[in-house]
Amino acid sequence: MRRKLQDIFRRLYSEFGPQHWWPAEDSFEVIIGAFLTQGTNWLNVEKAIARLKEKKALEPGKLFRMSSAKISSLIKSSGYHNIKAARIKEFLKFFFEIYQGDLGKMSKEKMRKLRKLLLSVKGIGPETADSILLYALNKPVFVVDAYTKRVFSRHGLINDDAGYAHVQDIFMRNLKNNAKMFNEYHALLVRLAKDYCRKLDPKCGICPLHGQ
DNA sequence: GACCAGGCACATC
DNA sequence: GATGTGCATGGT
Repeated sequence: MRRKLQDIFRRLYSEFGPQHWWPAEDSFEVIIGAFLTQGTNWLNVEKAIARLKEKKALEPGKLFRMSSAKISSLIKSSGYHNIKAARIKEFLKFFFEIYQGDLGKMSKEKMRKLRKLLLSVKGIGPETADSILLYALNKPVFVVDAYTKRVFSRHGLINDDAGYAHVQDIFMRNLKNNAKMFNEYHALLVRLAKDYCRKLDPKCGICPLHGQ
């Protein structure tokens, strides 16, 4: 499995090159994006992010003081906006209570402990927690999402009903414990899924992983 | 107009 | 512990 994972990475990297993830201007934008993208097309998330920026609301203190109803109206385009506004508020409450709204402070927390704390916040599940850890705070943890599972199950590397922790283990046991690597690998899988695996059979011969 | 998209919590069996 | 359901908008 180790060789296979390394080979897949090499193929994807030579096909697509570096992906420069997460697509955001700063860490706080990554965190908000991680909530907004739950069960939602990224295009709709971008609109919501743009709206927040337009209102200069994409800043911890500003959002913390804003009502859920107001946040909800600004992020409407991302879908599930009422629930997402509540989730963002839950996170901000936690963020200000424990770390005074300071990303530097939160980042100093041990990864294992921070992951547990994040998962205890209502609205943060494994993918959102890991996206925050890896893409906002540069912690070495592998993010598993629908794209990751789709690519790997279609290429016969996991069962399509494999759980989050199991898939994450496959990556984390077999790759160097390196945030940059986890970042690039996951981003490349998303790129592949968006370009090929959504509509094409992996055995078509066009997909760069053909033969895996 | 149907179907889908980078989850999560909660109810029910 | 597995399975089902609500949450909702905008693109294809």
